[in-house]
Parts: sequence; C-alpha cells; structure tokens
Amino acid sequence: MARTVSERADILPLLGEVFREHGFEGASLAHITARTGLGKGSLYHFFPGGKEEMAAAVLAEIDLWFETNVFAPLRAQEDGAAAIRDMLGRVDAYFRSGRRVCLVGVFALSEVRDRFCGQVLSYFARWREALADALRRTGRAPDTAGEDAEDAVLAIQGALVLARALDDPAVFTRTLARLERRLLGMAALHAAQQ
Amino acid sequence: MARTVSERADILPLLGEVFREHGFEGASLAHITARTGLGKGSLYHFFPGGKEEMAAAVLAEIDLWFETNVFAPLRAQEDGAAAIRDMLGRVDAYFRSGRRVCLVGVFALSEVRDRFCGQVLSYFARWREALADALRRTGRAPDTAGEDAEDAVLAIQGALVLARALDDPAVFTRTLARLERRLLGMAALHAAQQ
DNA sequence: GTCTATAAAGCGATAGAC
DNA sequence: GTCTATCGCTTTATAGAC
Repeated sequence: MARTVSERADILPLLGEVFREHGFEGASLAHITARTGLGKGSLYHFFPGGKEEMAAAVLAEIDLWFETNVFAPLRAQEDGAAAIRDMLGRVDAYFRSGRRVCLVGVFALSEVRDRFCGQVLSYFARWREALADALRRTGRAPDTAGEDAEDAVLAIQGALVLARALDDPAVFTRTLARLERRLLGMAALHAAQQ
Repeated sequence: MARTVSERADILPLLGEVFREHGFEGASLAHITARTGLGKGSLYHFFPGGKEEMAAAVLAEIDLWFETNVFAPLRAQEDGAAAIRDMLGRVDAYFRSGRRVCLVGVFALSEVRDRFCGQVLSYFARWREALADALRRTGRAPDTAGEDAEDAVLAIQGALVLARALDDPAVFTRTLARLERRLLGMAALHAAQQ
C-alpha cells in the first residue's frame, strides 16, 4: 500500500471494499488499517466520527457515482433505449460482472439500514424512478414503467446475491442480458405500435 | 421469554431471527442471550462450538424447512402450475410478505459465506433446480426452464433487498404477483400449443 | 440444564509525540 | 498527517457452583 501522504478521497474506495466484503459490523478497524495501510491516527484525522462517518462517506461517494454515471444519464439521454443500454453496461462494469457486491444492498439487509436509512432509501428510489423515466421514453405505458423499473432494479440486486451464493458470476451476466431483452426487446414493438 | 427448561430445537427459530436481523458478525452473544432468555451457560451447553455452531444449526433448520415445504413439493407435485403457486404462497408466508429477510441471502453477501459455503450454495442450487423441474411440467421448454427458474429465485432475493431498502413490503408482494404471471401466465399458452 | 463470575482477546476511540 | 501507546468497553468462551 502506498505509504505517502494521502487524501480522504483516495481512501474512500478502499473503505468501500472493506465494508462491501465484511459488512458494517464485520469491518473492524483492524481490517480497515490493513486494507488502507493507514494507522488509526490518520483514519480518525480524516473521519473524526469514526466508523459511522467512514461508512456515511463511502455511501455518499457511491451515491454520487451512481447519480453521475447512471441516474442522470437515464433521465437526460433522449433516446430511452440507448440510455438503458448504457446503464446496463455501466452496472456490469461497476459490479465487476457479478464479482462485486452492492454495498447499499448489503446495508439494506441488516439492522445498520436504520442508521443510513435516508441514503439507502434514496439510492434505490432514484434508481427506480430514473429507469422508469427512460422506459417511458421508449414508448412503454406510463403506468407499467414504474413496476418494470422496480423489477429490473431488484433483479440486479438479486443477481448479485445469487451470483455470490452459487459462486458463479455468470448468473449476473445472464441477468443483465435478460434485462436488456425484457426492457428493450419489446421497445421497438411498443414504438412501432404507436 | 419462557423461563422453563428448553430444548435445542426451541431456540433455533429465535437464533434465526437474531442472525437475520444483525448478520453473523452483528449477532453478539449479548443479543442472543437477550432474545432467547438463556444465559451463556445454556447456550454453550446446546452449542459447544459457539456462534459458528449456532449459525450452522440455524442454516440446517432453514434448509430442512425449505426442503420439506418448498423444494420437495416443487419436485413431487404432478401439476407443475399448482406446485409453483403453492411455492409462491409458502414463500410469501415464510418471508412475512417482505417484512422478513432471507438469512441465507444475508450470509451469501458477506465474507461469512465462505464459512457456510456448501450450505449456502446447496440451498439456492436446489431451489433453482426444483423450480426448473416444476416449470418443465407446465410445458415450458427444458432449455429455458433453468434460466426462468434462476430468474424467479433471484427476483425473490432482490425483492427482499428492495423491500427493506425502501421500507416498503409491497415491493415483495408485487414481485410475487409478477412472478406468478411470468411463470404461469404463459403456462396455459405453452400447454395449449402442444 | 442453568446460572454467575471470570478470563483473554478484540473492539472503537483518544492522546500525544513526531 | 502519521504513528504508537493506551484507555475503557465489549466480545467470545470457559469454569464451576447450584
């Protein structure tokens, strides 16, 4: 691990990995110092609030990344189908084709959800709404777009669970391919019908 | 909490709830003694191997319940469509319509998966295969049944994540309804085509 | 079978030197 | 900004009385 002077932003990704792999409770300071190469002194210099502040900062960084690279493009890109295809590509890259887990999902499942309730809820709610927006632009009926978007977001989370449970990242890859068909396969059809 | 002499089998469900709510690392002996009403002496009398043995016993109990009430009926019931409908009903009841989380899924996501690797993998693999079996009996093409079963199992897990993240159990209920349509809605069609 | 007392280790967090 | 030393508390686990 690099032993030079570091910045808070540099260690956030490393912190993220530790929380992803061990969960909030399992992510001990010992794990964190080992992964980051920083002593407790440095850690508490950057995060006076301790572990809770570290986790909140990681969540905020993840949130910003998804807002910038996933949610905003979903809302802004005029071609809904292209927007959805881009989302699936970025999601595949972010989750390393099923080899990396979703920290927000991990937090959601345990009782630490309550500590980060707002951040967890907002992440998934905005993902669902942004995807529903894009779906409507593909010509999907407004009243089904919401449920279809929810179905897709939840499938991504479930695929991460199953891929890890079965120790088979291909589950995730297959799921993304199926989602593309489910979300876009009928888009041309819908559009043509109008 | 009942203060009389207890049996190992009586405390397993309570242990399950603690592990579900806090995860393996977060489930401290303090939480466990509080929930079960048993002192450490009793706990170590029943589970000499400590927390790890407790978690393994809970996983085994869950496995047995699903084998008996979900997997076996899926494989045995001649009417595939009825078998799948039964599964969805029992899953809805087990997960309390989205208010209860899947312990095996929770374990799968963190690094404790490695400790219970075999049990976690077997649970999901058998669920997927049993459901694929039932799907084939509805007339679904053998080569798509496997992927459709995988999609359903993973949707259930994802719905539990999202329901908790959004603090909205209805996400789970909606997902089960959608799965019934997706798995069986076209069953009559498939059967009729033959 | 259940309890309390206790051991030994690990935890998150702080202080203060550099 | 980084480190080491240390505090006080919680952790898992054991021992032994009842």
